[in-house]
Parts: sequence; structure tokens; C-alpha cells
Amino acid sequence: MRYHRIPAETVRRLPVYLNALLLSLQQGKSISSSELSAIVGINPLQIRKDFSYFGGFGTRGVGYNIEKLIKKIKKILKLDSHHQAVLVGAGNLGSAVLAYPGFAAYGFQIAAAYDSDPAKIGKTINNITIEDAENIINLKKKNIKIGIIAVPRQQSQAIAQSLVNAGVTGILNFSPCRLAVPKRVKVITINIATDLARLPFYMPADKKIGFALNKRA
Amino acid sequence: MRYHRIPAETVRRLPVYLNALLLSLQQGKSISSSELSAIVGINPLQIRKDFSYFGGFGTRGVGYNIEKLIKKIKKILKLDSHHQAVLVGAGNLGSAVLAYPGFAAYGFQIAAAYDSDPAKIGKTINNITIEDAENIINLKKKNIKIGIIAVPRQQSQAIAQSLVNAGVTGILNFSPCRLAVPKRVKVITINIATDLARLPFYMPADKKIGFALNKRA
DNA sequence: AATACTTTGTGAATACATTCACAAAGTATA
DNA sequence: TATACTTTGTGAATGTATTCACAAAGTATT
Repeated sequence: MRYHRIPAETVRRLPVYLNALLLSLQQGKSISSSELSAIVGINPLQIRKDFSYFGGFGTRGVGYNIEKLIKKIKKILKLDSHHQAVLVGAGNLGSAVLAYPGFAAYGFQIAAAYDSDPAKIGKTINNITIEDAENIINLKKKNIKIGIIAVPRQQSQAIAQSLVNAGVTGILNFSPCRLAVPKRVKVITINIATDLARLPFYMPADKKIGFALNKRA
Repeated sequence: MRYHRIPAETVRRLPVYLNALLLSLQQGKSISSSELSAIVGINPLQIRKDFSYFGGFGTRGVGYNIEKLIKKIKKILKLDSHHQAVLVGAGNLGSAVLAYPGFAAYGFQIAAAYDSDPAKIGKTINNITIEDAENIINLKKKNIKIGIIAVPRQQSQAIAQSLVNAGVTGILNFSPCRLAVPKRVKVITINIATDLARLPFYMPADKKIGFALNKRA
């Protein structure tokens, strides 16, 4: 298994495959690249190429053993062990993240949540009691290495700093800004607004009614 | 201005630039590519290349006029006019989207919200009253062409169909699945879980204590 | 006016990602 | 066992995106 030189785009697709495979577990024992393609909407050739970076693990004429493939992808993505994460920011978005049902399938669990608003500290959402953001310390001891940031932009850099100080090496950032962190720390930013903002570019322009009438005339 | 053959990656970055430029408006009249780079964390050469696809609109030795640049980017992204959108799914995530403050800067406004759960229909969040999802009809008449889907995976395809039937041509999809829509309809999917799922791949592996001791011995 | 400096803009070169063409290795059938 | 069929896997070709090298055009300074 040659783990070096994996295209970033492949790493981006692996969780998508994993998601589809988990859903396909009941369907049967094995799945072909074209069957998988039908689910995820990615070219089967691309799928095979992606898998080939880790060595061939399908059988020709048949396809891929689903269970085996799931295990393999989980190992590649380091999802074979469970991960604990903390959430910072229990506003609207933070609360939604706390209740989000999709993390469990990948082995993620939110172990603690923080906020700096006294009105929120002490409240319980989804069995998690919100703690004071000042208490983000020594997460390494609790084996927590992932932080999720859902605070307003102005506070996000300071929170990132706290998380890194506490031992976090991976951050999922919902704040619409760049975070300055040490090189060893990986940040993935989700910016809902910038994603929505490129939608109109791809949408067909309005047809002018006058023009349409002219064409018909 | 040659609008053809714009790299997809450039379109993805334009909203990020726009966001930074709106924040820089107070700072001064013009901004250089390296100053912008410091804010958004994108190589200044890349920034200039991106802008050059639309024709040079900076002045050498000075930089870019911020106001002019904002107008230009807004026009390219078709954000120079306001956009109305509807939200479907008023669960945790949907409610967070409804309250999300970041859309306004790009000229987006959520005009209506729908859900199929009778317990939610009639409730008001952020001045928007949740309507029955059955009533997603004739949005074109109201000049609404964007739909945001935040319903469980099982329902998302049906909702997408309703939105398309009602005249929507752009969808922001938070459901963890592919949506089958006509070619003219653009879908952008945000999958929080798959983004989180590739974080461990990039995080440094735990140091084994035994190995560290061996090295020291 | 001449020189030094700053910053944009662009064709060429490089790096990265996808697709093609086809070989390899399996299953199913006669 | 031979033949037809299916599906994976991979080097080469193509396509897309980023970076390089440097020219062009402005400002600031002497």
C-alpha cells in the first residue's frame, strides 16, 4: 500500500465513497465501480483510479467487496479508530452541529461544547452541557484532537489559538475567515455564504420577455 | 471583458475575495494583491491571475480600487442584483441557515421557509413563518430561483424535484446525497460530515511513547 | 527629467487531475 | 476446456490549474 502522493481530490472523494458504501452494505456483498458511480455521481474510471492509489483491492470481473473496501477506506482516512471532538460556539449553527446526526457514521463524537456567552454556559443540548470557553485546556489529556469552531468571525482566531494550545491538531472552521495556526495543524473551512455566492454565476440568465416575444413574432 | 473559460477554481475564490474586500472598504481606497493575500491566505500571483481573466482592472504601482473591484466581482458573480431564496427543512440545520447572518453581504435574502412536519408548520423563526412543503409551487412568479435544502437524506430528492418544478434553477444542498436534476439546474452540495471526515487524514499521527523511549535509549 | 521602486498583467513552464486505450484477471456459458 | 463477457488496473495522453519569469505601467524621489 503506497500512501504517498495521494491527490488531494482523491482524499476529498474518499469520504463520499465511504458514505455510499455504508448505505450499500445491506444491498449485497460486492459492488462494481459503475454501481458505486450511480450512487455518488462520479465517473467509474475516476473511482477505480482513486482506489488504485492504495493498491488494487478489487477483483476483476466482480467488483469490490463492500466490507473490505469500507475497512480499507476507513484505515486510509484514519477513521478506523473513533475520534472525539469539541465544539466551540453554541449559537444557531453550533447547536445544529451538536445535533447533526451524520458524524457518527464516520466515528466522530462530540465530547464537549464551549461558549463564552454566560447565558449559554450551563445549558444542555443533546446531552452535552455547554462549558465556559475559558476552560478549553488540556484536551490532549482527554485524547481530543479535533475542534469545531462555530463562533462569530471576530472571536474565531482567538478560539483557534486556545484550541491549538489545548492540543488540537485538526480544526473544522465555520467562521468566514482564515485562521492562522502552526503548520502541523490542519484547518478545513466550511463557508456557507461563499458556497451560496457562486450559485448565481452558474444559473441561467433570465430570459427577457420582450426578446421572447420578438422571436415568436 | 471575456467571460468565457473561467476556471472553476477562480469562481470558487471570487466570493472569498469579495468577502475580504467588503471588510477592507473602511481601511482605504485601494488594495494590492499582496495585501489582499494577507487577508485571504491566497498567493498574490493567483489573485492577479484570477482577476486577469476578466480583463486587467488594477492600476500598476498602486493596486486595485476597492469599490470598483467589489462592483466588478459582484457583476461577474451576478450578485449585483439581490437574490431571493427559499429554505426547505426547518430542523436544527435549517433553522441555523435561516438565522445565518452571512448571506446578506452577498445580497441574498431568505423569502420563505417550508417543512413537512405539522409540528413545525406555522412556527415563526427570524420573522419567517414555516409553510407546508406541499405549497412549494410557482416560485418563479415571486422571482425566486434559489432553493436551500436542509431535509433528511430520504426526502431530499423529492424536495429537489418540487423546487425544480416550482421554477428554481439553483440549489444549495445540505443533504448528504446526490440530487438528480435537469442540466440547466445547478446544485452545490455542502456535506459537513464528509468535510470533517478527511481531517484525520491530514492530522499528524500519535507518537507512540514506547518508540520515543527507544529512540532516547 | 532621470532613476529607483512598486505593482499589475501575461505567455510559457510546470504541476496536478482526469480521461483514454488497452492489458490483465476474473466469471459465466456452451 | 474454450469462448464470450465483465470488470479492475495502469501507463500514456489530454485537460486544467498554478507558478515562473519578465515586460509594462504606474508612483516616488533625487
